[in-house]
Amino acid sequence: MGVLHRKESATTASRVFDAMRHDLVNGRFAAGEKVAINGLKEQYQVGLSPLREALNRLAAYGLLVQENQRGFRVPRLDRRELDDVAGMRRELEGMALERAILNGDAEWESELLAAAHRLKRADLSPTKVDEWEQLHTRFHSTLVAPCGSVWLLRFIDQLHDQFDRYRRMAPGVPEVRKVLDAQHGELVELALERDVKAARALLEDHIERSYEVALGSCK
Amino acid sequence: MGVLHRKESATTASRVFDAMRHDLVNGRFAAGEKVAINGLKEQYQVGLSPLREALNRLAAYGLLVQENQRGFRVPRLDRRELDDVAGMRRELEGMALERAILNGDAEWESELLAAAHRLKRADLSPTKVDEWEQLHTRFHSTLVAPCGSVWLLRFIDQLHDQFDRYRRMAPGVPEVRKVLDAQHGELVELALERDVKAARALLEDHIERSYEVALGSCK
DNA sequence: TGTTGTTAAAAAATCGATTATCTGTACTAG
DNA sequence: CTAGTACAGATAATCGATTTTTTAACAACA
Repeated sequence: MGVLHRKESATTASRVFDAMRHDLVNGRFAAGEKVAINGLKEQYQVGLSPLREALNRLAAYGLLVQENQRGFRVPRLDRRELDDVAGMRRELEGMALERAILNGDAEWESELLAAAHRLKRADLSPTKVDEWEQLHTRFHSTLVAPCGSVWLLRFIDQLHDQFDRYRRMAPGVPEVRKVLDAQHGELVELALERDVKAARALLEDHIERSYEVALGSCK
Repeated sequence: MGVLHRKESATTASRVFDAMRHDLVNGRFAAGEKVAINGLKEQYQVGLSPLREALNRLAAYGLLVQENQRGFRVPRLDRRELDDVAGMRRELEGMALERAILNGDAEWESELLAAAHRLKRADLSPTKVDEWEQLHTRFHSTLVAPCGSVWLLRFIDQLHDQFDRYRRMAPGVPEVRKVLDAQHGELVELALERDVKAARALLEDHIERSYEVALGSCK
């Protein structure tokens, strides 16, 4: 067991990046709001340098917009932007799913079943939303994981974060939620059957319905 | 003319970001090399804070890799990575071109012709390579500009930068270069004729041939 | 010989303070 | 009044120095 397990000691800047990414995606900041750097310093209990480094990363990632000499702001929720993000999700995740079904091995099948199961068992009570969200994200990421393209996965993650900003701000629609949850199970079935076409169609429909829910945030 | 023309005064961090992005794409840093922060301070004549902010942005953008507690390095040139980047370029630029041809208006046609012309006239002598590269980038970006998706354009830019790191390190292949140059003109023709399928096929072939040239950098 | 431990030097990350820029408000001239 | 200007307070960006962590060199030991 001589494997050198490098201590994954995060820097302050990395921790702030992760925390703020989470908070931004989950709507803890008002859309369009100007980011008060001094406020954040207290909120996250960090100094200025690592905080600014995190903000710079978030801006390059697309979760903040940076305006030279006048700081950072949270991007607005904009109908056109949501259309764009949802459309790109359809294209890219559809593409990735096709490839994943072609490449995925037995290990993938197991992980996919596991991820779907965990998601199904998780309850969606108000106090545990964050937990559910995490499992949901993990399910979708497992689904496309073996697509074989690091860049495709990277873009998909980025789009997911953008999309979730809208979805998490939108009011829930219980009856659609039920359909969406059922689709997760159906996606797994189709993936295991290696039915590329049907799986892709279903995933695109899944994204389309989520999009309609997310629309509630910027109407 | 009361239009307030906001001075686009860049911050030091932004200027360093732009300069380093250019230098990284054009191979001014050895692949795999560890970035010596103190060296860069002198090289770009800036202080530590703006420099680090620029490095953080570049890492989020994918032109540097960040390893916690041990700084930044220039990503290696890796055959698999190039395959991935080229493959994604084919997919995304193909998609974008189809949409651009459907959406592009007369103004686009003019700009496209202009961009192609400027590129054709530019000479590729060793001293003016940077200039040629800039026109080349601009041509490809004009080609897909009216695709209607901000995110798609963003991803394409990112992939272009990645791809060019490889291509600029590869030895030139004059006879392929001739074919590639000719294809630029043919792309314009097909785009103006609104021949979606043929244009897409040609663009994919164009990328494929460029890829074969770029391969010379990591064999 | 090879492994482990110690420590000095180097490099990265962070802090505290300073400088530059912007923003809003009050004031002035037309 | 209205447009423009000047100033003060607030905010952003940057600097210089400090702290923390890693790297490398070398010695002690099995």
